[in-house]
Amino acid sequence: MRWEPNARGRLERAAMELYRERGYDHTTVAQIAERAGLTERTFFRHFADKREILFAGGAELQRLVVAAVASAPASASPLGAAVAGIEAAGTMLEERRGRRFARQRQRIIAASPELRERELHKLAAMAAGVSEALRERGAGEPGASILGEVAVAIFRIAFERWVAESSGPGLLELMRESLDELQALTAQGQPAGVRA
Amino acid sequence: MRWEPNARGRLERAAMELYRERGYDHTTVAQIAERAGLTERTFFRHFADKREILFAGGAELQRLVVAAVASAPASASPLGAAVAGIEAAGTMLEERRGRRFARQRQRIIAASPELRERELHKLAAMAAGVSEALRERGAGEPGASILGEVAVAIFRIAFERWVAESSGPGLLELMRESLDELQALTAQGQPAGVRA
DNA sequence: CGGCTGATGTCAGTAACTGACATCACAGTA
DNA sequence: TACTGTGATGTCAGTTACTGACATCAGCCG
Repeated sequence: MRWEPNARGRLERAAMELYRERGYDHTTVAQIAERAGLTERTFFRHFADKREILFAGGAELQRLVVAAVASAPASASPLGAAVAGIEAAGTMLEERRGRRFARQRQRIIAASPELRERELHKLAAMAAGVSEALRERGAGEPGASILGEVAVAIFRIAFERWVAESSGPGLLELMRESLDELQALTAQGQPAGVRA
Repeated sequence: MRWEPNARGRLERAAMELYRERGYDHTTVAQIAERAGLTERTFFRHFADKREILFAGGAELQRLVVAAVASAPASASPLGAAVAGIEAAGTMLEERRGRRFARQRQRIIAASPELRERELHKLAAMAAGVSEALRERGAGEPGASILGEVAVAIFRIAFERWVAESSGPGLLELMRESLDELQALTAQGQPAGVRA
């Protein structure tokens, strides 16, 4: 199979299958490569490490989010622009591969600390991207950093609720719900004894 | 040195030294063990992996934060309780080891993707702890999850600014600043075209 | 003195990753 | 058609993080 096309895709597919069949840590890179009809060395030419193969689409998602933040209407507030970014991500996740795929993938990730760490890293990169895009829209510090983190936190929580069940409200809906909750909970005028 | 006391402490010290001298990835576990007068195997009895030795104090910090959230006055709002948690963490970091130590440590972590991932994992655990503590105070979902994430995001950003320079405003001050910024930026009544 | 316990050492093994170099399919190009 | 360069792949040897099984040693308790 050395010269069959789409080696990278074959590796991704083989990895997903094996991770589902025997779990991430009971799968070796050699096994993935073998199922894809390739060698271990070739695996590492396509993916930096054993984790990365599950996050291949991350860069594209990030570009999408950053582009959405950058192209939000000039009249939009910083929060509005940040939300536009994660809404773009949400839309893509719902349409491109669907909830079913997201669930399987998330089950694999949740089962392995290594993979959870890598996922956090990807989300942190996304937050940094949103923050940077906000800065280019003129937002100052620490506001831009905060909104990047907050937007991604909302995305993350909505996503977790979304994949937790196979039906129910859509990702976008859950994100709006979380956003409303955030605004309610951070509104000024808390009871006495809280702030200075 | 086999029976010298405080093997764990010696390992921690040796690791910090070596990571600073030659960098994290040019340091082997065998070298750390050797400098501490122990063997590689013993290293792994004290620390789960090569990264963990830099995060040994993490569990204690987390307990402190969770305890502070839980013991916030009953009159405090959820946001107030979450903030009390990270303020406790900030106070400890400022007093216990100081900004100097935090800077050195952060420089090491920033230089290695592996270590950054591990740090994100620790912060995520802290967020989960805050969220859980808020739930036990009666907060609902998704509010508790959101506030846990948001509080830790504020902590993180303030911490980054704090270690970025060797003098300037204190951690607590930076946290309050970030919190104010968050409240200003998420306040309702954005300009038209932002929310539905 | 002797046995128990916990911390450490020793050894062998697995698997992730890397660098150096060889090989093969294919595309141009003379 | 033969030649050549290029990019993807294979092969091989090596390093290092980590693990399991078993041996050893210091100190404590009876």
